[in-house]
Amino acid sequence: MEPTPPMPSASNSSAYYESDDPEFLVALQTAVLPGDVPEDVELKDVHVDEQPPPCSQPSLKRRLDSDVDDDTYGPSKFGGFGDYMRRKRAKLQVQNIAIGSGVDQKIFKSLAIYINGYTDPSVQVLRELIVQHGGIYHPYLDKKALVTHIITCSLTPAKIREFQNMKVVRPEWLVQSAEQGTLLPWRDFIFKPGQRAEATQGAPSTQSSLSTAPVPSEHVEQIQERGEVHAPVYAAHKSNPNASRLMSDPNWRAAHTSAAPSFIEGYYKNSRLHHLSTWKAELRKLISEAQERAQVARDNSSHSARLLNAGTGTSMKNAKWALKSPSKSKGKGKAKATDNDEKVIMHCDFDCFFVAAGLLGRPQFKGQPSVVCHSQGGQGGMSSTSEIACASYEARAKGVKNGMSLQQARKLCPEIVTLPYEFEKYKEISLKFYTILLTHADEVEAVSVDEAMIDVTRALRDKVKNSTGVKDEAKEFAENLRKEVQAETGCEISIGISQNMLLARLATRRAKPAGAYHLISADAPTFLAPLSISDLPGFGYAAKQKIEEKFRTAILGDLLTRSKGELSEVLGPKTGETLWKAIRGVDERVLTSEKKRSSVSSEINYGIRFEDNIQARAFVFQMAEEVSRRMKDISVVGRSLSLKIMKRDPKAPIEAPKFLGHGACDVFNKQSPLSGIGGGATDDHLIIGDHAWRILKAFNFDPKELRGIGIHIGKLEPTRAASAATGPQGKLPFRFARSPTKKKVTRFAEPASIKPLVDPHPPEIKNEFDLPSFSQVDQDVYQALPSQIRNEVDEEYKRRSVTPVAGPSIPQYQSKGPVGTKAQNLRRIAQGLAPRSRSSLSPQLHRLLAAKPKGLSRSLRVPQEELQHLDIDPAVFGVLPPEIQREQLIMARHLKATGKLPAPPKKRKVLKPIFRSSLTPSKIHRRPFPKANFIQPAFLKQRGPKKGEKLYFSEIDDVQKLVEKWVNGFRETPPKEKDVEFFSKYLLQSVDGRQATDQGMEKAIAVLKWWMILLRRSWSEWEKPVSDSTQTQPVVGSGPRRVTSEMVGRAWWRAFWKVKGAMDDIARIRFGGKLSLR
DNA sequence: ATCCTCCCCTAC
DNA sequence: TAAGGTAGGGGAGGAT
Ligand SMILES: Nc1ccn([C@H]2C[C@H](O)[C@@H](COP(=O)(O)OP(=O)(O)OP(=O)(O)O)O2)c(=O)n1
Ligand SMILES: [Mg+2]
Repeated sequence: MEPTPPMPSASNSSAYYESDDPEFLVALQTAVLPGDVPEDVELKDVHVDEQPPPCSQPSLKRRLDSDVDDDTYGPSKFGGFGDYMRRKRAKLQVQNIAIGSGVDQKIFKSLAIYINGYTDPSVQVLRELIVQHGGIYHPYLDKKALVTHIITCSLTPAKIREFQNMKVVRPEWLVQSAEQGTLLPWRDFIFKPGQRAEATQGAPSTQSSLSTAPVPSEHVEQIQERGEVHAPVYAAHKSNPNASRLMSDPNWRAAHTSAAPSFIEGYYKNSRLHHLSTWKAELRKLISEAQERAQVARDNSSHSARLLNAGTGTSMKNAKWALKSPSKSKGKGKAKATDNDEKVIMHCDFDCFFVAAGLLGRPQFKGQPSVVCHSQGGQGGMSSTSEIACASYEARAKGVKNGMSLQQARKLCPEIVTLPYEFEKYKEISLKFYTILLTHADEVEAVSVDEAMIDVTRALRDKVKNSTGVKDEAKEFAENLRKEVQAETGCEISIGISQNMLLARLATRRAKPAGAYHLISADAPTFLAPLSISDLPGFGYAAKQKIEEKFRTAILGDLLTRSKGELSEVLGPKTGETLWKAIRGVDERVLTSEKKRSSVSSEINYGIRFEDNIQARAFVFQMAEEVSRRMKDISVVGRSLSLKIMKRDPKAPIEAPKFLGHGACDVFNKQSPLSGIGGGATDDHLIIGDHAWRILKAFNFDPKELRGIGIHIGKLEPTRAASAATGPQGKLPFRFARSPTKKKVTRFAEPASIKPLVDPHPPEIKNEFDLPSFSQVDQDVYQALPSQIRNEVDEEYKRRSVTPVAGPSIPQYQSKGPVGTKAQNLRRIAQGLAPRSRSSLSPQLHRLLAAKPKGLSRSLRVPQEELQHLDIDPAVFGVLPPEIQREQLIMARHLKATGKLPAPPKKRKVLKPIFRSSLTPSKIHRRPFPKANFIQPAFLKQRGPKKGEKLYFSEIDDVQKLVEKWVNGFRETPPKEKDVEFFSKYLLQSVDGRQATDQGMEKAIAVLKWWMILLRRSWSEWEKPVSDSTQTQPVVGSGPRRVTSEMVGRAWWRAFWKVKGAMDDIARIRFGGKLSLR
């Protein structure tokens, strides 16, 4: 547990720029060459007309003030080093300059300046200086040819490389020039990477080439001489107009951005990259499991693979293969072919996979240029920023590429056909593909959904034995594979064959389309020589830049003369050696089907638009649920969490050029140890959400500026074997392992975790609803609250965020109430009827979906007016399942008519009161318990029940606050026995007696769990109950009679386990299952 | 040397 | 409308 909140600092932030913005490229291209755009237009050859540059602002002071003020909010700029006095001084300096020198002098008239990184004076100050004196300030370095000078105070090696041919100057050049009213020679202010510079690797040589700065950009000067001026840089980075318009509509925002209640689910359902990543992980797991299970075929003759199950929807999670292997293969892999030590590796890859799959159902588009993207038909016209996942070969011939935006593609190929995504189909095809590979290969390594490496050394040798081995057996083998895949899937694959993975992969290029190519070792040198380093898998843009800078070439043939040491100097020892070998066609990696996962993460950098911290918090907690689900899916718990935040670059427009994209951002990462039970690893969504939110909160960003959020869990361990009898580190959520017949009663002996229960009987409860999500509906409810109450909520948040309790601050969980919880889950179910993408659905849910799909009928149609009359949010209402809609309607109408809540119906889905007013929390303490100052209604209705009425579980939030105050009120002394007893009874209401409901159990568990979290926060070391025999308290030195923290902590935990145990017993009786503590 | 933490980079 | 995710290799630089 981290005692102090993380501080944002410049050292762990970095900028995410979009220097290669394709939209910008296209804009320039069309500006110059309207109509036809040559495929190879190089940006540097393009000049753009422009309006007179914005200069000499009249209102310098005002802008200066406001800009300087802006600084105070930008950790990316000043971060932990933010230093008020320095900025103050800089500001005054500039003001003096403004007064002292003739404002009319345009001494920077010929300058176009980009400011790199953190500078002193700040970028804002310098920008004003530049503009005031007639220069042009470029917030981005899109096109270096447009910039005459770069101002900087420090450079990373990468930047040194990037700027090597540009004029890089210190800020003093501008400041002193302005002071003296004349443009001083820039060469007197050349920036030299200082002693303190981030000179890391090959710094010296790059430094010299940099400081020489020999080649000014003639481009710019020529342009200016011809009277042409710079492109309006801001225009190239202006907001997406579509998005700007739509974002101004609050309803639209609420429905289509991260503020929407089911944003995460909807997003992942449609994200191709998410699918690619998920599938890859799933395939690896499936293959690994299948090989573990592989049985040795008795006859030793045939390999075979059978797909036993294909899973549901787009998920492969429940897929399964049965493998048979000839006697001794069995995935050992060790891969050294016995005879000649030469392996045969094949790289198998579908030809334009998504398009090929899409054309299966649309053969009429075969032969035409087509792409797979979200935007369909004429949608978006020529201005769609929809990304192209896959382009057909006909489209590629026109220059369209995977990853391009649709508008860009339409410029290259106006007649392009768009095909929709069909994720489920991709999955099915892929499984067939892998089934075939598993049948024929010794070893299979999943590269992606459409791509795999196979080792066929042995399979080939066996085959050659009884074959007329004259021709290229490998090629023939591959062609057979191709035919089989084509017959089975209707799609073409191409196969590259060689002796290692590297060469096989490269061979695939030549094999495409729809072919096989065997690259034999003798041909490797010739094959490799003309390739660029970036053609090698694993080497991309950055590696190419570094190599090019050092060796003036990126061609493998030219690099043959370079020693391993030289390459390592540039790329690092391992990468250098890898490259050295790759250049020679050597790759010693061995195919592997097993590797254990070392991290799990969830991250969304699209559509992130919050209006307030309530929304941001809700989102973070939902994301935590997502991560937690993924961890549970693969049975891991983690000890480390890191939060990734993308925050809009202050220079970037509010709305990104790409529709709802993140735009140019600063990126912040902050890690914190995850402390689950007793400080151990966890997969609990509340704990994860708590950690993540605390980090984000500590950054103190304006929520409106957030553009991306990610939660990464590392330091993974296998989840403890479930089931009782294991020690105190179980998972939190309670879960019933029900065995109606066996009645296996497990004494609730082992303490630690509590696991929620699920009784299979009531169908709609057999769920994985774990605990109520404390986050999701927050914003809905919040938005619906009367403004006065809303303010109270805000105040509450504020107060809590600064109230130090057991550490930096104690987070508060918000509850959505039963409707929220249930509605959310039922909504998932309803949506689950359609093919879903999430592989994260619990098996229970899957079963449920299969069991009774018809139970969920069509949505109710209720006039908007009535909803409004009833104070129901139509947006929320609309997405609820019909059952809940009905329920809401009934209750709301009743309330409207009578001013009271209707008697809770008996139906299970209906809210039931589980707290009696006679047990009002205020009795717990001798002093009147502070009453919660706001109430979250149990349903969409905005007003809560009146005082004295039954309390519904939606007020779980109040209960939580109450528990928190209780705990906080007894930090120095142990809790009173009476209070504990009372609280125990209070909780047991929910799980015992006539009023008990499954939902009540869930809620009670939530409260119990919250209690546990609070205790853990202060006294986690005393969590584990001491066994009876060792009940002795460690004697504290000479400690007289003083009440120690340990005593208090142990008392609290004893109380906890007592209550927990009582609930356990009742739960066992009631549900006939055991309450297992994992 | 070897490990750890915090990144960057790469691939689909 | 659109859905810019995600895991792992490895380098830099500090701790051990
Ligand atoms: N930027 C990208 C790249 C790929 N993909 C998806 C769509 C592709 O169809 C699939 C496979 O990618 P490949 O790199 O294998 O490319 P293709 O299969 O489309 O073409 P080919 O393999 O024939 O070159 O991954 C994507 O969504 N976005
Ligand atoms: Mg492919």
